[in-house]
Amino acid sequence: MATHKIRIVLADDHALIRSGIATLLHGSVDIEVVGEASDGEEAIERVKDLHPDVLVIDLSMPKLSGLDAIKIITKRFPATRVIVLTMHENEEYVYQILRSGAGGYVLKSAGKEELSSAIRAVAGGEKFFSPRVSQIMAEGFVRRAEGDTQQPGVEVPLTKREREIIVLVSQGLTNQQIANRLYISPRTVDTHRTNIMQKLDIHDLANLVRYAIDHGLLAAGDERSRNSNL
Amino acid sequence: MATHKIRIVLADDHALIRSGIATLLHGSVDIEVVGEASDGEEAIERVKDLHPDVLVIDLSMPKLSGLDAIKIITKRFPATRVIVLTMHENEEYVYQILRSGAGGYVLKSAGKEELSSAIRAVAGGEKFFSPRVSQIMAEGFVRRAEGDTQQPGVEVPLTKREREIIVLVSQGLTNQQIANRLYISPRTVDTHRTNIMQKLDIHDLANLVRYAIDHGLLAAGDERSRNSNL
DNA sequence: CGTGGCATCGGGGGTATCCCCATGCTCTCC
DNA sequence: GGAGAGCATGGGGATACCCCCGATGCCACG
Repeated sequence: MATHKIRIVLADDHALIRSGIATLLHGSVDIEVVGEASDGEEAIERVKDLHPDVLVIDLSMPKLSGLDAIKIITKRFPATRVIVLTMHENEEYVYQILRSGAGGYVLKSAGKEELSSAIRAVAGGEKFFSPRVSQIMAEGFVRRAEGDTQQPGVEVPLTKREREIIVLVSQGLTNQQIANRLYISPRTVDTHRTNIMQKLDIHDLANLVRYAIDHGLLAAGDERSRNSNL
Repeated sequence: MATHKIRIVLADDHALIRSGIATLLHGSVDIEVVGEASDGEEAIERVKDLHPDVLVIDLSMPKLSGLDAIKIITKRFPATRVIVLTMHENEEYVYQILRSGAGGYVLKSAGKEELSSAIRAVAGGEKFFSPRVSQIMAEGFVRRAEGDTQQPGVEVPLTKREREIIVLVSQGLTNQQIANRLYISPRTVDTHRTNIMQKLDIHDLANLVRYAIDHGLLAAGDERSRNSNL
């Protein structure tokens, strides 16, 4: 029969989900789960040690985010293909993933055969995307082609500094506080802020915060800075 | 020896997760998954038709939310015990669930044996909570006991009007816009806003938005009012 | 070597927030 | 009937936001 099974590493921060997927894949005779990880750093460790054929990884994970982990892995371990397994089906995520070097994008709302199909395809060097993801890609592609060449649909045009600013702003810090923390002038912070809003076509703080949360720049729950600022 | 297997209905909006958990439970000889559902309404249908011993249900689901579905089921089908399976481990959720009549609360970060243990316990009429959930309950209980009797830990002390205001504020509307929508004075909106912040000990808009999202008053993604110019 | 993107500053001004104060009105509950 | 909660209505003022205009360096890219 097959020369050898496709070797998989599973990365998801929820143990129960991990076990479930692993058990599910266990039913496929040509697929073998050889390792698991509960965060991005661990995922990189497993890939480094086990050199699996495919890494199936969730995006939202503690410590190192899934996205950053993917970038590192596709760069340092190109032999290991990466499949993203996530519940997010917005254009923003799809775009980020496509750029990260992942070979597949499977939604958690997919059927159980879809994941194994994806694994086989990606292990063979092909790409695989859930139908819904393909649709999102197509829409973005079309809009990019006919509409604005400059505004490729979903692109996050924010610079590093701007992302830094938007996070701090969304945490409730004032321009002055941010300036103190970054050792720059409050006016500079204000300029960044203005540029961000202009780029994103958002014109109030509330929607800026929602954007930040929605795009994974910030979690809603973690450490709301009530009043404390050191 | 068992008279019959414990009959389960699984409700989760992600098919892959559902399959995974189902396959996982399939390994337990005394547990049998007899039905699945992908949203709250479907969950109620399955329970009505199949009368399972236990319903394992996720909170975040389309159409009818998991929480509302639980309330209906525990009321109309008291013979079916309910276990909540979710990734959320904040006090707010725990509090809501406890009030809804659920018999168990298992985190997705739990081990695979934990879920089957929970199912067996709940099927036997007992309660079951993940350790982390128990800890959250304990903390809330203690704080309630020694601290404010009036402020029961997690309770949202906001009035209906205030919740109405916080949602609109978090959507990015100005006091003036909210006033127009509710047919009241902008100054009144401002007062509500002030009262909300005072109650929650939050003193800036950013953290107010995060609070709203974190407590389910508002989803981060839905319909950001970008007053788009298309 | 010019061009563009990025980050750093600034003036000025209109608007909105955030917080202190107080008044009245309608409910419910005891 | 009085007490309290919830809701609404206001004044005034300090602060911060949001946006317009401008500018200077730095660095990469072709």
